[in-house]
Amino acid sequence: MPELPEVETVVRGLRKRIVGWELSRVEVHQEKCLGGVKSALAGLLRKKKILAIDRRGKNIILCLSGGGTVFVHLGMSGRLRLLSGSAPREKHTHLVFSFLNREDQLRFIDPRRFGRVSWGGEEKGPWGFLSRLGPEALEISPAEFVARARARRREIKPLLLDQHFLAGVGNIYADESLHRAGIHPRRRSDSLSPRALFRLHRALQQVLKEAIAAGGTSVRSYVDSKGVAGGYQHSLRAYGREGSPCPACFAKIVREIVGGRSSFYCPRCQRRNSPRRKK
DNA sequence: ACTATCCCCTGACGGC
DNA sequence: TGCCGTCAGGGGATAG
Repeated sequence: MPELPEVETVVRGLRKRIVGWELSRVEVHQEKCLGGVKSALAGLLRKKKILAIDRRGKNIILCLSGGGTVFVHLGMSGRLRLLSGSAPREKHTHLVFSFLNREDQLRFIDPRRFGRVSWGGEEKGPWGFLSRLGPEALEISPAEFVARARARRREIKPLLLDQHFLAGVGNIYADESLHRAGIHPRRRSDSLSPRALFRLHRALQQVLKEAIAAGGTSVRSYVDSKGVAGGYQHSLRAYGREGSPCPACFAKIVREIVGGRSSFYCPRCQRRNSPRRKK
């Protein structure tokens, strides 16, 4: 599933290629990915230029000339691919953006259909729903992270996944950062010492940065805008490794549902009580 | 304020 | 081999 590092990788790839391109046509093959707003999208985008491409949490933001904005959320299985107009349209291609005097098309492909593309017109002002997102995971300061976490009484993992608390973290990087910080996923956020939360903050930002450097994690079918898979799946220490040895202590990684989601952790490094154990 | 549950949707997987 | 049931999973909505 695309989380912050995967979305960032897609954004960087697209930014290098399509900034400055002018939209000429939008084909809608599956209206559901547009949410309620529907097909007005196609007409509104004609002749708009792509001025910039940004990311907020797991959202991709295409900034257009005239102040318009297109938001893309990849959901579970969404991909934005830059492909030649002569390439066959692969299954589950829901939207196709064509550009003036350009061979390549931007295609939104999403088998599971959890992804969404929406349009923010000039009249709606910038961002809108994006303002409800929490601070960016890579930008929040250690002090603010600690303060926000201690102000809540939730299990730490579901809290990390809550986009209103912190934007960009998903299942993979929540598990990886908790493992590195030696924190059990069910620990209550307000029961964690500032010291432990500082550790978690650092682990989280390290993991996210390393994953971006590796081009993201390709579990399931994630690829970037050029179709290239990420490399971070080879560096995962906990996520998806049920029954395999913990890289730190060789205990077997376990899987447990926490907050309704699969969670992988090391029962020895990440004890529920006595956070720090001396030997 | 928080938890639990459902829903969306399809590919993958297990059972027979 | 193939059919069928089950389920994961981000996030929004809803109920408690």
